[in-house]
Amino acid sequence: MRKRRPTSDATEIIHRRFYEGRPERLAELAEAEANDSVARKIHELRTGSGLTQRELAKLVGTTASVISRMEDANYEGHSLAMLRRIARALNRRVELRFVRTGERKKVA
Amino acid sequence: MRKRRPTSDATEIIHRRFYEGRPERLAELAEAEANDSVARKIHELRTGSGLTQRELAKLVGTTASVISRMEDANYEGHSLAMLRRIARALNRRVELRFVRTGERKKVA
DNA sequence: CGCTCCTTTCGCAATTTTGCGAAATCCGGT
DNA sequence: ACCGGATTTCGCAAAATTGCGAAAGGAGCG
Repeated sequence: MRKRRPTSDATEIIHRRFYEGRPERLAELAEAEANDSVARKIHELRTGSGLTQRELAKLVGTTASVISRMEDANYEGHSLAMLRRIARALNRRVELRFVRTGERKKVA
Repeated sequence: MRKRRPTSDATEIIHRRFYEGRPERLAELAEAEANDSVARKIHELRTGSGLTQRELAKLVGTTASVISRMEDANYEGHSLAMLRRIARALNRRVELRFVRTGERKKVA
């Protein structure tokens, strides 16, 4: 792969400009994406169950501001304990996996 | 499934005696198993990579006693941040999933 | 036994996360 | 524009996790 295909995807352009070939930044990016992913999962889990933050908070045994904080993509302080509390309140369990990086891109 | 098959599996017997039909205890059990699972995964990941606790600790940027603590099945204080540090040191990434409980048993 | 390396346990300080209420912001619906 | 309800942000105290060295426990080996 020598030459790049043109793209109009902003995310892609930004990626090329700031991260490509910069290991340190790539690590930060991975971190950021991971947090974003957790935040989003919690958000989806909650809204998918038709609950407001306050309602979920009550089920979990905390307050709405705490839930809001966990749904914030920039929050990095997730603990397994808290994630499990949320999971349990929604009849889920937390499953954890260590997957090899540099894996071939999945088909889907 | 009306009647039980006899068993000689100690774990199974203990399970029947202390947990079966006791929701509260079952919650504790789930918790304990989850922690055990995380501890074991870390242990397997490390030994699978042929590393001692001290070596992994160095890669992660901490000390052996910390690694030992994380591989202790009774330890409950895992944070996503620490799990990610370990994952990264071993070229993995942490994947998190909230799976419905009471799910049909998987074939494999 | 003595030696070495690995792992576990202990204590405490340092850092980080959680708890939580108040106030600000956002967002429809009327 | 006004009114709730929902979400976000702010600030601290309380609680929990991490950092880390020292000491104790094992296991293997000559």
